[in-house]
Formats: sequence, C-alpha cells, structure tokens
Amino acid sequence: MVRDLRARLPGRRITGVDIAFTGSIGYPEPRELVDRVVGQEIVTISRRGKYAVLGLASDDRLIVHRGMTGSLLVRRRGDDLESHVRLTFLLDNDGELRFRDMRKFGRVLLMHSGERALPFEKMGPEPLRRSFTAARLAGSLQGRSGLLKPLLLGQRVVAGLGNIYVDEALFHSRIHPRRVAGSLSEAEVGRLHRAIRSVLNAAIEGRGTTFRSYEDINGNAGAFQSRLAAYGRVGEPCRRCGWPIERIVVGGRGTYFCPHCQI
DNA sequence: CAATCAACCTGGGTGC
DNA sequence: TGCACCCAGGTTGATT
Repeated sequence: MVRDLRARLPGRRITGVDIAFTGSIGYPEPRELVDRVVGQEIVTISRRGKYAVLGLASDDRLIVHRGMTGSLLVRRRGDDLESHVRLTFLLDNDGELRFRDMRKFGRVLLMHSGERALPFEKMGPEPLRRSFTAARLAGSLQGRSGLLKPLLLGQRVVAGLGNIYVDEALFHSRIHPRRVAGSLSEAEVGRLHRAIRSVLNAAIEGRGTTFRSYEDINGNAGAFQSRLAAYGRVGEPCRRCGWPIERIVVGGRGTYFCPHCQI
C-alpha cells in the first residue's frame, strides 16, 4: 500500500477534507486537523510497523492505521463512492484520497515531526531492516514465560506482524503456536527469524492478502491469499505433510497450524 | 512488570 | 424469512 501511495501522492496538495465519521480521527480534534492539513503538500510516504506515514511540507505527519478493515483509496473526484468511506482528502489534481473502514477500528492521526508519536514509542524493530537480527529476536524471547504467538502479535518484539503472517511464519518455522516464548532453541529462533522475513517479503511481492476486505489503493485484491499455508486452511491438507490443518484459539485469536509438523 | 480479557464496531455465514 | 450466534488482517485499558 505504501509503495503504491508513494507512486501517486508526493507533490499533491490537500485542498480540503470531508469528514463522514469524526471517530476515525484519533488526534487532534477534527477542526484542528483540517486547519493544519488543508493547503499542505504531501512530500513523503513512509511506514512504521502497520502505520502509513504521509509527510507534509509543514513537517506535520498524517499517520494512518487501517485497523481490521480499513483501506486507503486513490480516486478521481466524482468516482462512485464506496460504502463506509469515513474520511476524504481532496487533492489538487482532481483526485481524492479516501479512508474506507467498515468496522471503524482504523485511525488517522496528525502529529508534528518533533512530537513524540505515541504509537511508535514502544514499537520493536522493523522486521525487514538489518537491525532485526536472529540474535536480537533471541534476546527479546529469552526468559519470557508467555506464549510465543501473543508476544509476536504485540508489536514490541518486532513491528508489523498480524494474525495471518504470525501463523504463516510459525508454520514455515515448524513451531507450535502455543510454545512458551522463552523455550525456543537457538535453531528454532533462527528458523522463526528467517520465516518472518520471507513471509513478509513474499506477501509484499504478492501485493497483500485479501482474505475478506483487504484492497489496494485502486480497490483491487491482493494475491498472497492463494499462497497461504496455514491461515484459514482448517481441514485442508498441510502442504508439507498432508495432515489436516487445525484451528485453535491462542491468546484469544483464531490460530491455524499443522499439528503434525509444528512442534 | 507480565499476562489476560473485555471493549470498541459492522457485516457475513451458519444453523434452527 | 427471521433470529440467534459465531467469526473476523487490531489495539487499548482495566484487571488479575
């Protein structure tokens, strides 16, 4: 999503904001956000964990989290309005950036670059950067008595993993999702580290996973769902050993795994 | 501090 | 058809 936005938005100026649901704005008050955003040029597009960051010429940053069902759409003025569009940023080229979010769990925030961005404060390393090493992962898991999967979902050990990609990473590293985090051997941590990176790289390459509502900035589905090995495949044969994939609940989240391969 | 769990929302699917 | 119930790519704040 960020790569697509980067090809379309830099250089555009925001000429207005239409707010259909104020709850989608997390900070500051809607009035202030509009005042600070209108007239500003979008200069940079970046990402931290699951947050997209739109850098404005004023050094304010628009920070977007899609929640469970959110999407950002780049449309032309007058294009048919999708359902559940909560915010619309009007652009100076007759375009629009629409924030669509059925379940209203997504948020848009505006923070100055000097301001401490709370969502980022306790976030762990970027999984695709060199600073995320197997040794660092091992150090973060060591001594932890909680379950591995909820820890990986917590964004503090490593940023950006959600329920689908955690299940996929655990499948490919052949680790049971109910393992205690601190119990992994060095070899297992190495496999997990490698699997996290390969799964994320493959999912980005596949332009995302459309299991239900994920859509890119043009409204198109991703393609990675066809390459999922565990998530959502309950009852279907494991791609490694043929045993039926099972669904259990771990940390309150639906969890798919192969009870034969994942120890 | 760490772990657990309800709460926030809307809609799709299933079974009776 | 209607209705109850379960499930869903996430995070946070209250409670153990």
